[in-house]
Amino acid sequence: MQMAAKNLARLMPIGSLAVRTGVKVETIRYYEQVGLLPQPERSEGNQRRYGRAHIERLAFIKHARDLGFPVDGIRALLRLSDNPGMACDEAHAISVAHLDEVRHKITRLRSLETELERIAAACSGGVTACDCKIIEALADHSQCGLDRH
Amino acid sequence: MQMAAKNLARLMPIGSLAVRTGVKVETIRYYEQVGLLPQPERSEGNQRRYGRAHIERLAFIKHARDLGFPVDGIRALLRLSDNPGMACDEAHAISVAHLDEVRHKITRLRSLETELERIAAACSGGVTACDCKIIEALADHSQCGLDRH
DNA sequence: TATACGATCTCTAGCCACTTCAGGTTCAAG
DNA sequence: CTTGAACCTGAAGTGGCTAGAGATCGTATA
Repeated sequence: MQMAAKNLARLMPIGSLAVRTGVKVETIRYYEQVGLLPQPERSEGNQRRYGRAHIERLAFIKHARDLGFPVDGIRALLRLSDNPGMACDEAHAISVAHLDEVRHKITRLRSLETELERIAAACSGGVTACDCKIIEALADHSQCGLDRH
Repeated sequence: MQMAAKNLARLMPIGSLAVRTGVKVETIRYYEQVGLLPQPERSEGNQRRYGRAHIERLAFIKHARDLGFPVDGIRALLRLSDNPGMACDEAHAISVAHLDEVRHKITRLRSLETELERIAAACSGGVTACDCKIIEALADHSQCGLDRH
């Protein structure tokens, strides 16, 4: 009884966890719901109480999300970190796959940038001379260098 | 009667429009539903029949979507192209805003790339030596150069 | 002309990763 | 003891589609 109360005493409610990790309260509850975070202890009034392990796990999740890992990927990484040994190859594969994806996105966004520059330049502000090239340029796919037609 | 039938005759069903523009049938219907495409004529059996104007409008939409314009932005551009004159400034503003966003994304993805490279390199495949740095790296936010903590 | 079969129809639900809302309960400070 | 912020659950909404069920349409062939 005393022990339980003591333990509970050094646990924090969800709002403090949110402030500490920079993850919104609703998002934390969502992560619990989809199984990224284990169900925490509860106060007598049924409120969530979190400890050190939760902070660390949530920090891990946040970092990975900031890096753009999809939730499934994070789930996999968490599974690996839970039972260590044999984990490395798989973790490496996940990271490399994700890196590939990021590079793909960069490549694609670069060509978008080029074409948007072209389109925006087509009418760079002159009120009189413009009639309006931007809309023409968007209507005409033939001039652009985009791959996915 | 005759005229109506004749007009209908040179219109195409949704599947042909899909093939011509590279936009899926379901997506075309969706665009109609959200007001990007006007409601087309219908056959006697209630099937959609599209003409030239629809092809052009859909091509415009597809091109803009390929460029990553959000649907709301496209709606605005379409409104502009519908009533010409005075449109240019606004169209230019929309394009430039989108270009800014694309550049932001590129910048952000570049730093992700750098950090993912670091993380992936932390354990580049050696089975013996690894124990596993990837998960450590992900757990530790302090080493990374990402801005949004 | 009958039939078969692909194309189309509407409506609904699902996807991701949350966010927002409504309507209620708990906790801690004064 | 009262107040008011923090917390609770469950459901619905977001964007931009995608997928499925189950019915109807249109047309090429027998």
